[in-house]
Formats: sequence, structure tokens, C-alpha cells
Amino acid sequence: MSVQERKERERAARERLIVATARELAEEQGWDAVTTRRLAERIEYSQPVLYSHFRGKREIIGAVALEGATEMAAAMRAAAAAADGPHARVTALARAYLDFAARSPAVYDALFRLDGGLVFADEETPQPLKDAFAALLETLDEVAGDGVDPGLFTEVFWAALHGLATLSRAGRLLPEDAERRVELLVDRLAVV
Amino acid sequence: MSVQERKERERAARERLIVATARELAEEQGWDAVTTRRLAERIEYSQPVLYSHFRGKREIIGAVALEGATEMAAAMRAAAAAADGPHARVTALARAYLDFAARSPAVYDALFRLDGGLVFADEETPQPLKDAFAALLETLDEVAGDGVDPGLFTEVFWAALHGLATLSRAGRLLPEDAERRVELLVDRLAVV
DNA sequence: TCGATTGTCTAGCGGTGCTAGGATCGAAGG
DNA sequence: CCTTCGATCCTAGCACCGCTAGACAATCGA
Repeated sequence: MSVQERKERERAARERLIVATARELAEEQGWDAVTTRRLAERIEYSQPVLYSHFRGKREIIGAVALEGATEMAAAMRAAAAAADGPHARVTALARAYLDFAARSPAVYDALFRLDGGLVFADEETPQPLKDAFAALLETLDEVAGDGVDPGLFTEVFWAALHGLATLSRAGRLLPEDAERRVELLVDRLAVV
Repeated sequence: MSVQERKERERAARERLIVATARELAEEQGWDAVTTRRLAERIEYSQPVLYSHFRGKREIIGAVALEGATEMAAAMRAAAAAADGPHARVTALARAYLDFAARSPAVYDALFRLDGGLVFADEETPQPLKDAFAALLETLDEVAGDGVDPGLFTEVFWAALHGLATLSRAGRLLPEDAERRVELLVDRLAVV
């Protein structure tokens, strides 16, 4: 059975290569540049190989998104853990979120702007996505305020961050005020 | 000169037809379905005619966006004017914004999600976009709070609304809590 | 009436996501 | 060791995309 195991290992390695390459290409030149032909050429296989791993381009985007969700959750937890006190924790969380969106725009797009065929706010939501939301919730729970459902509060806070992230990147907000916007948002939304 | 005037009128009418048809098609089947071929067929002209009015598909999206910005500004002003007191005004504004995004998703996408070649937060920003931001500012000015720049406050509030609008439509937020999210957002952000 | 200009269309270019079908290669059985 | 056979991969091609060159017809001014 060792032969078959080796093949499966190789196959899994190639799948990781596809996802990693798609991500690279997307970060370098944007998702529009991630065509099945270019992607296939970069991994040095022909196009149909991609379709033996994924149903289509959408699923590849989804795979990048899941990978990104895990990293994002880790980044947010690390930032929150390094801060003292509720207010500082929330600020650090917000900065980490926006930082991730700014540093990895392609991954952020895969997660929240493009259609990666992922299901949200549902039982069938993949674990990494649930976990990213949980990472937000952990820190925001303590500043939701009395009588306010922490889940609801997290949704609103998340939406605000998402709005800042997307509008900033699209050049629809003045870049120099980014930090002031974060402070205003945290000061107003979080109940300390 | 009357012949030339007639021709210009007809040309302008056809341009309006293009924009209106693109919008219709986008609302019916999404922007992906708005191809130059389909659009040309619907207006009963050949493809190249589109390019005698617009540089490309992107500019058509931009035209739909500008049209939408004017309507959105009017809707927000009407909603705010019909409410009494700062808190009610801001709530009405937020509802009007989210309502517009939900009712006209294609127009909202043209405005804020797709690349319509429009410039934001700049001197060259088209008037309808400036005016839509002004409509937000007018109502939010009175609830920005002491020592907070109304423009900055408006950006943050707008970003929050944008986040709610996009995440809701993408199925990333539970639909049934929409109203509660608006209330929470307004209660926290607006200083009355 | 004739030439020039304007307007529109047909046809086609290089690209996209995706797939059918044939070639090739390696593992298992005689 | 050789042969068979199944898995694996690639070539070639589909229908569609945004966009444009160049042919053609209609209209205008001289």
C-alpha cells in the first residue's frame, strides 16, 4: 500500500502547490490575473490538472480563503493577547484586522469580496471561518455592553471593520486618517 | 442646424438607453450577465455602437453608478427630512442607505464594489458622488460629537453601513437581525 | 449629381473558464 | 520478464468574453 500512500502524498502536495501559487499570483497581480492557464503554467502542469483537484476557479479561491481565515484568526488572537485591558485589546484587534486586509488584499478578497463558494453564518460554515469569527468574538465579548448580544455586537463591529478595509483599499477614504478612524470606531462602539 | 440638433438628441437618448438597459440587465441577472453582446442585442444595435458612447464596459458601470448616486442621495435626504430629532434622523438615514443597497444591489455594486473608473475622495470626484457623501454628512454632522471632525465621523459611519450592506448581501450576516444591528450601530456611534 | 463624411455593421483577434478524448506511463498478474 | 490494464496527464477545442479594424451604406454639402 506504500505506493498508493506516496501517490496520495504527492497529490496533496500538488494541491497545496496550486493553492499557494494561486495566492502568490493573486497578491502579485490581483485575482484577475489568476487565470487557469497562467496558474497551470506556474505549477508546470496542464490546465485539466487543476480540475482534478478543484471543481473550478471558484473552489481555488475558496481554498485560499480558508487558508487566509486561519492566519487571520491567529493574527487577531496574537494582537489581542499582547494588549492589556479591554480597550487596548479591542484597538489591537481592529488594527490587526485592518492590517491583515491591507497586507494581504488578495487573501482578504478571497475571504470576503469574491465568491469562493463558501457558506457563512450557517451550520455548514467551514471551521476556519467559524474560528475567525470566534477570534473576533473572544475579544469583543467583554465590550459588547449590558443587554447586548455579543454575537450581534461582533457582527456590527466586524461590518464596520470590513467597511473600513474595503473602502480604504478602493481609494474611497483618505489614507492619512486611518488611525483616527480606528480610534473613533473603538471609542464609540466598545463599552469599557 | 436643426438636423444636427436632432441627431445629438437621438444620440443622447441612445446613451440613456444604454445605461438604463445595462442597469436593468444587472438588476435582473447580476453584472456578470451584462456582457457587451447581450447589452448590444437588448438595445438592438451592434456591439461597436457601445464603444462610440463609452470607452468600455467599465465606463458603462461608472455611468450607472453616477445615476445611482443621485438617487441614493435623494433617498437619504428624503428619509432624514421625514424624521424628527437627531436620533430618528440618523436611524432613518441608515435605514434608507441599507434599503437602497438591498433594493438596488446592482446599482450599489456599480457604486462601491465594482471598478467603474470613478475617483473618490478627491477634487476630481464627480459631483453626484460628492453630493451623496454630502447627504450623509448633513444628517451626521449634528451627531458627530464634540471635538470630532464631522467628515471623519461620516467616513466611519459610512464604512459601517457599507460593511453591513455588503456582508448582509453576501449572506455573511443573519438576515433576521438586520434591524437590531442598525439600532445598535446608531445608538453607539451617534452622540445625541 | 458627385464626393466626402458620418454612422453602423460584419468579422475577427486574443483572451477566458472549462472539458472530451487520446496518449503515455507505471503497477500488477501470468 | 513481459504484457495487460487502469490511472494520469496533455492536446485540442468548445462557447463565451471585451474590444476593434475595415467594409459598407446612408446622408450631407458643394
